Amino acid sequence: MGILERKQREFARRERDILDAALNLFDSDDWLSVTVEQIANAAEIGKGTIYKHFPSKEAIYARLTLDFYGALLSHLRSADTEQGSMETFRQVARFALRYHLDHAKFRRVVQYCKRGDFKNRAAPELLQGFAKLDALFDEFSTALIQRGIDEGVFADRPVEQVRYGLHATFEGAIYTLWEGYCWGKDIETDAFVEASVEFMLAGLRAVPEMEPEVTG
Amino acid sequence: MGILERKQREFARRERDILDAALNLFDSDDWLSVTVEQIANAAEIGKGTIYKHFPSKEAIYARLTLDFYGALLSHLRSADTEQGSMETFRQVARFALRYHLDHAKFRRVVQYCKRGDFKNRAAPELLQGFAKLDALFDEFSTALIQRGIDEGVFADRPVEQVRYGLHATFEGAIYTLWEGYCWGKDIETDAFVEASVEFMLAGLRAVPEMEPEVTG
Amino acid sequence: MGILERKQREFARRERDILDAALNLFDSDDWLSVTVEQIANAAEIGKGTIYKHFPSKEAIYARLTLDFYGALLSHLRSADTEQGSMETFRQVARFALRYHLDHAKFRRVVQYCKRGDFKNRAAPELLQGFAKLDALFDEFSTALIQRGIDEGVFADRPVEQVRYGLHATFEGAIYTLWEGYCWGKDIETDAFVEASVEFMLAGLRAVPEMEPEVTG
Amino acid sequence: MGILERKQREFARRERDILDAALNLFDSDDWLSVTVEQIANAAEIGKGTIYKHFPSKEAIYARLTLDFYGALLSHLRSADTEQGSMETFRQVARFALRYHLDHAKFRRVVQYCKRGDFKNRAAPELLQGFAKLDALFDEFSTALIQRGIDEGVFADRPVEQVRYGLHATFEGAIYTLWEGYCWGKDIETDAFVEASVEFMLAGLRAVPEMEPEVTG
DNA sequence: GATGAATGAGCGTTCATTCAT
DNA sequence: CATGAATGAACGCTCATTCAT
Repeated sequence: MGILERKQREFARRERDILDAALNLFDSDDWLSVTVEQIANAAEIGKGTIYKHFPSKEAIYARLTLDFYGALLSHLRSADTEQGSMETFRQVARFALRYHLDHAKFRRVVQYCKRGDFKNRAAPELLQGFAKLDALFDEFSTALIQRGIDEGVFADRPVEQVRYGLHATFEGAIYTLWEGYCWGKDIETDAFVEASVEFMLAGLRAVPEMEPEVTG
Repeated sequence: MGILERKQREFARRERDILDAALNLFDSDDWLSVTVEQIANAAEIGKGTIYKHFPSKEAIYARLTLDFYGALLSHLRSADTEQGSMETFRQVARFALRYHLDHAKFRRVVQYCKRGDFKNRAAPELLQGFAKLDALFDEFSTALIQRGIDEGVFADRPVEQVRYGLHATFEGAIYTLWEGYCWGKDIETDAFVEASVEFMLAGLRAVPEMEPEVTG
Repeated sequence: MGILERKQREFARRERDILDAALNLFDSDDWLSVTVEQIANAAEIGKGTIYKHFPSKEAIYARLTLDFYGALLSHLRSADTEQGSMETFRQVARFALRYHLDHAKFRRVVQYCKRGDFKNRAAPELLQGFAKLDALFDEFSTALIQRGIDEGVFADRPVEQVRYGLHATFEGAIYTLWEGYCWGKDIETDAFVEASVEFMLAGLRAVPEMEPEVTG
Repeated sequence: MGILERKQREFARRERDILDAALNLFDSDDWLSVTVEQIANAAEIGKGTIYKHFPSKEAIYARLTLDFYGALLSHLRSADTEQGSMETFRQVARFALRYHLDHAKFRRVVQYCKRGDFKNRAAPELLQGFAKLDALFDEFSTALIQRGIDEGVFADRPVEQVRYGLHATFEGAIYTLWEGYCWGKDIETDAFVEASVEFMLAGLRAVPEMEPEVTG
C-alpha cells in the first residue's frame, strides 16, 4: 500500500539522518565523546528513536563501517577491466586509496571498528558482516593479482605470498593518508597516492629472490 | 652521598616497576580499562605514589611509547653497516619489523599514542618528545636510502618521493604483524616479514615511470 | 444488533487475552521488568490497543488483583454452611489457603498491589475497588466468627479482638505458602495448610486470659 | 597506632552515617526512588565515597536488613529465661513484635530484601549472610518451643509441625503491624501485639487432633 | 478501533586525580 | 616521601505513554 510504503521510506530516511548526523559529529578527534543525545539532536529526533534503529551506540559505529566498505567494494567491482592487468590494478588501487581520502569522515570510526576490544564486545552478527566483507575483498584482490600473473605482467609467485607485501603497503598507505602525516611532515596526498600505487606495482612485478643481479 | 644515590636509585627502580606493571596489564584487549589502582597494586606501591612519577595516566602511555621507539632507534643505529646498502637496508628493515613483533606488549599503547585525540590532550613537552623521535627516525632512514641511491643500488629519485611508498609498506607491515591477521586469515609471521622487506626493496629499486615496458 | 454484540464480545475477549498474557508473563521473579510491549506481543495485539482497555500498566496489576480476590470471595460465599461452625470455618480457611496456592501466578502482582507506594500512585477508583473488597471480606469473616461464638464453639470475646490473631495467622500463612520457604527450609505445603488451619482454630477456641490453668 | 585507629574509627563512622542517612530516606513509600546521590548528600559525603563502603546500592539494602535482624537476634538471646517456658515465650514473642514496631523505618527495605528478585540479583556472600541468620533464628525458636514441650506446657508434637502455624502467625503479625492496616481499618497496635502473642500460645498449647471434643 | 513509531526523563556506577596525614 | 580515602562529572539505555494515520 501507499501508506506502508511511505512509512518504510520515512523509516529508512530517519536511519540515514541518524547515520549522517553521527558521521558528521564523528569527524573530530573528540569523536568518542560524542553522546547519543548529541546524535539525536543533530538528527532532530528523540534519543529513544535512535534505539529503534540501532540496538546500541556501537552498532552505529559498525553500521557506518560496513557501509563504508560495502560502498567501496561495489565501486571496485564495477571498475573498467578492459585495459591490461597492470593498468587495471593501477586504477583499482588508485581508486581505493582516493576513496579513503574522499570519505575521510569515516576514518576514526572505521579504525575503531578494527580494534580488538571492539570486536570482543561486538554482537556475533556484526562480526559475521565484517567477515563476509573480508572474504569478498579477498576474492576480489586475488582475482586481480592472479590475472596479472597469468598475463605474465606480475612475477609468477603464489598469490598467497605476494599478497603479504601488497597488503602491507595498502594498509599502510591508507593509514598514512588518513593520518595526513609521515616522516614528521604533512604529506602531499596526490603524490602519496601515486607513490604508493607504483610501490605496489613494483612489488608485484619484482622477482624476489634474484633481484640484486637483475636490477644491479 | 651514598644515601642520596641510593634514594635516587630506589626512585628510578620504582619508576621501572610502574612501567613494567603497566606494560603487563596493557597486554590485553581490555587494556584501556586498566585502572591506576590496578597498576599501583601490580607495582606494589600506593596509588598516590604513581603521581610522584607521572603527572597523569596518559603520561605513562606516552612514556612507554617513547621508551619503545627510543630503544628501537638505538638498536637501529648500532646496526652493522659494513655490507652493501641493499643488504644493510634489508637487515635494518627486518630488524625493525622483528623488534615490533618481539615487543608486541607495547602494541596497544603505542597505537593509542598515535591517535589524534591523544595528541590533542597531550602536554606540549610530550609532543616534543614524539617530534624529536620522528626527526631522528627521519634522519636515519634518509641516510640509509640516500646511500643506496648513491651506490646505484636504488633507483635515482628524490628521497622525498621514494619514502612515501616505503613508509606505507613499513607502517602497514607493522600494523598487520601486530594485528596478526590479513586477508581474512591469521598471518604466518616469518613469511610476512620477509615478504614485506622484499616488497620494500623492490619498490626502492624500481624505476617508476617506464616500468611497463621494462617488465612486460 | 448482532454486530454490536459481537464487537462487545470481541472487545471483552481481547481484555481476557491481555490479562491472561500478563498473568503468564508475571509468573517469574523478573515480573516487574515485563514490558507493555511484551504483554501486547503475547496477547497478539498492538501495544496501543492495551491502552484502549487499561489506562496504565498499573491498572492491569490492579485488575488482576481485583479479579483474584473477587473470585476468591465468590467461591467462599458459595461454601457449604450446613455443617457445624467449626467445620465450616475449617473448610473455608482450608479453601482460602488452597485457592492462593492454586493461583500462585497471581502472587507477585497481588503482593505488589498491597504495597504503599502502589496505593499512593493508584487512581481513586481503584482504591475504592480495593476498599469494597476489604469490606466484603470483613463482613464475611465477621459473620463466620460470630456464628462460632454464638454456637459456643469459639471463645466468647469481642469479634474485633479475636480477628487480630486470626488475621495475623491467615496473612502469614498465605505469605509463607507463596514464598514456599520457612525456617530455612522449603515447606511441605499440605502439612502447612493443615497446621495453619488448626492453629487458627486453636486461637479461636482458646480462652485467652486464664489459659495457663485451663491447659496446664 | 593512634593514627590507624582514628582512621578506622572515622571510616566506621562514615559507614554509620551512610546507613543512617539511607534509613531515614527509606522511611517513605517513595523509598525505592531515593537515589544514591540523595543518600550521599544526606550523609554529607561524596557520591563516590558510598562505593568505598558498599559495592552497590542493593548492598546497602542488604546491610540494613542484616543489621536489623542481627540486632533483633542478639536482643532475643539475652532475654530473661528464668520464668516458666510459657511466660518466657510470651515475653520473647512480645519483644520481637515490638522490636519490629520500634524499628518501623526498616520495614520497606527489610521486606524488599525478602523478595525473590532481590535474592536472584544478590551476591552469594549476601545470601550466605541471610542464610546464616535464618539458621540462628531457627535454632533459637526450636529451643524455645522444645523447652515448652519438655515442660509439658505446650502440646507434645514434633517441633517441625508446630512451627508451621507459629511461623504463619508470627510472619503475619509483623506484616500487619508494619502495614498498620487490617480488616479495612487501622489497627490498634498494642492490642494487636497481645492478641497475636496469645494466638501463638493458644496454638502451641492446643492438642490438634482431638480438639473438637476437648473444646466443644 | 487498532496500531507502533516517537518520545525523553531518569540513575547507578567508574575512576583519574587530589591532598591531608 | 608515601599513602589511599574522598571526590563528582559524565553517559548509555529503558520503557510507559501518546497520537497521527
